[in-house]
Amino acid sequence: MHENIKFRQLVEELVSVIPAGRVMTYGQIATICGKPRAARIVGGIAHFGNTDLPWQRVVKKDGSLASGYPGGVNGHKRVLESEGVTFHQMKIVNMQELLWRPKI
DNA sequence: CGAGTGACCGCAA
DNA sequence: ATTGCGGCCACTC
Repeated sequence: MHENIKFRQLVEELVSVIPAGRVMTYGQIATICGKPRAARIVGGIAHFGNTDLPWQRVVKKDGSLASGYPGGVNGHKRVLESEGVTFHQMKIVNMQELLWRPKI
């Protein structure tokens, strides 16, 4: 059977289960949802999709933040810090530890 | 329906 | 370490 589920829905479901204080990358999400090269699309969904989801927990692969989050990178950074995420300059410290790996 | 777009990513200097 | 550029492809209108 082929996946009739839309990429967008998979992405949104995945984002919804990221625990507070943990993060996932756009590319990681795209890969898990079956489209390894659709990282930019995940960003597009972040912009146009369900705003009730914890999009603040989705970051770039290098641990920096994308521009586009309401409030800009500074607002984005503050929200993550309120969840316990620490930064060094504009990048997340301990990306490896904070990276959330969902069971597939 | 088709073209334009972008909350990315990898790689070269 | 930072900057720039090209490719990627589902989404919007």
